[in-house]
Amino acid sequence: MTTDEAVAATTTPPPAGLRERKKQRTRSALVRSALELFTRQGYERTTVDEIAEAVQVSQRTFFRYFTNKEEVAFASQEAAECHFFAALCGRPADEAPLAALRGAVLDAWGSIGGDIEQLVPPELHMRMYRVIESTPSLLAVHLRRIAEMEERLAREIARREGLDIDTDPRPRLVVAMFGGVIRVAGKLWTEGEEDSVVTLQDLTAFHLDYVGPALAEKWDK
Amino acid sequence: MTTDEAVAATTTPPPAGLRERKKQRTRSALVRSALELFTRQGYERTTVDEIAEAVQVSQRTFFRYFTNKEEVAFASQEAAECHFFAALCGRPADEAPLAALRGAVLDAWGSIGGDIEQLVPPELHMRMYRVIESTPSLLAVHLRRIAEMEERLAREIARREGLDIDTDPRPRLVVAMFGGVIRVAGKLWTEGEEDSVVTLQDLTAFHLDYVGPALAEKWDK
DNA sequence: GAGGCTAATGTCAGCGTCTGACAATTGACA
DNA sequence: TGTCAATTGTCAGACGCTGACATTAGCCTC
Repeated sequence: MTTDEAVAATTTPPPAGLRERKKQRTRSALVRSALELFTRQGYERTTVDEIAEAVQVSQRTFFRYFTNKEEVAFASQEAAECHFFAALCGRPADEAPLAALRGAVLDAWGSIGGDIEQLVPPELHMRMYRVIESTPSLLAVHLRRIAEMEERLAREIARREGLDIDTDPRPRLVVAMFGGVIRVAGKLWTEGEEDSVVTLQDLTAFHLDYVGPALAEKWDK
Repeated sequence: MTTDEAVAATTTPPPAGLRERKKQRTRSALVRSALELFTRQGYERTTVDEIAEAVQVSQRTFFRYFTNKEEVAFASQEAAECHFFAALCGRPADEAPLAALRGAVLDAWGSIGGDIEQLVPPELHMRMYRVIESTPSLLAVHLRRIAEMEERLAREIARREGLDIDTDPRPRLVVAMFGGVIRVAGKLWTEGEEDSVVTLQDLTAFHLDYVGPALAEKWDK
C-alpha cells in the first residue's frame, strides 16, 4: 500500500460499491487470519493454504491480494510506517532534522493504536513484530523495508532543509544514524521482558539523546 | 564458514586426502558456476538445476553443499567478511573504536584481492556485489548478514574497551553508526560509474571522517 | 590387495511457494 | 433483464527444498 492509498483508506468513510467493500473485507480477513496463525504457530509452519482456507478462499485468490507470503506478514507494519512518515511530514519546519525524526517516531508510537486497530488488534500487531524479529527470512525483509524507508526519510529531510540529496551526504547520514539507533533500541526491547509501548518509547528516547547532541553539533558545521 | 574454518583453510596448504580435495573442488566449481550464471543472466532467472548441471552434479548434491540458493550467492562475501573481521581483531589495542573500524575496513578492501582470488576472480566478486545490491531478495539477506556482523563487531569493540555489552549501549551504537556510513558509501558507489576499489575506499573514508569526530567526542563523555 | 566400513552421491517421491491460462461466477450499469 | 467487466476458482506446472533409500567410491585394516 502506498502513502496515498493509506490516506485514501482513512479519509473515505463509505468506499461505496458492494464489490469494493467485499474486497476490503476479504483483504482484512486474510491479514487477521494470517497474523493470528503466524503468531500462534510460527511463520514457517503456516502454509498459504491454511490462511486461504481460514477465510474460505482459494489459494490463487490469496496470491491476487498479496504478491507473496511475506507481504501479508508486513501488512500492519506497512500501516505503521505510513503513520510514522506522515508524522514526520507534519513536523514544524523549523525543527532540526534529528529533532523532527525523534518527535515523529515517539509521536507515531504514541498514537499507533488508533490508526491500525481498524486493520488488526494492536496487541496482535505487537506480537507479530516479535515474530518478524525472530524469524530469519522475515527479519531480512524487515531490514530491506527499513532501508527503503530510510531512503524516503533522507529525501524528506533534504526537502525540509533545502539540500540536494545527490551532492550533500548529510541527509542520508543523519537518517542512517537515526535508523541505527532505532534498531538498537528495538532489538533491546524485543529481547527484554516488557511488552508496553511506553518502554519502547523510553528506550528509543534514551538512545537517541545519547548520540543526538554529537550529531546535532556536526550538522551545523 | 566460521572464522576458524577460514583461518584453517588458509593455513593448511595440503588438505590431504583425495576425498577432501574432491569436495573442495566441487564446492569451488559450484560457487564459480553459480556466480558466473548469476552475473550473466540474473539471480532469479538462474535455476539450481542449471548450476548443478554446469558442474555435472545432481541438484540434491548442490543442496548438500549449500543449504539454499542464497547461500552460494554469498560465498565470496562470506570470505570477504571474515577477512574484514580478522583485520579488526588485528588492530592495535590503543586505537579508538571508530579508528579501528575505519582502519580495518580500508585495509580489508585494500588487500581483498589476494584473499578471495583462490575462490573466485576478484572481478567476478565485484560484479556479484552489484547483483546483490540490485536484487531485492538478495539485498534483504545481505542486510541481515550485515546486522549479524554488526553484532559481532559490537562484541569485539566491547571486548577491546573492557565494556559490558549488555549494560553499555556505546559499543552497539558506534557500530550502528559505522554500519550506516558504510552502507551509504556502498550504495553511492554502486550507483556510480567507477568500478575501482580505490573509489570505494575514498568514498568510505570521506563519509567516515564526516561524522567521525562528532562520534569520537561523544564516546569519551 | 581383498574386503569391509563409511562418507559422498544419485534417484525418486513429495511438500510448499508462486504463476499462467481458462472457465465460472458475480457485481455494475444501461 | 441482459450485457459487460471484474473477481474468483480450477488446473497444470515451474522452481526451491527435503527425506528416504540405493549406489558409488575413497579409506583403512589385515
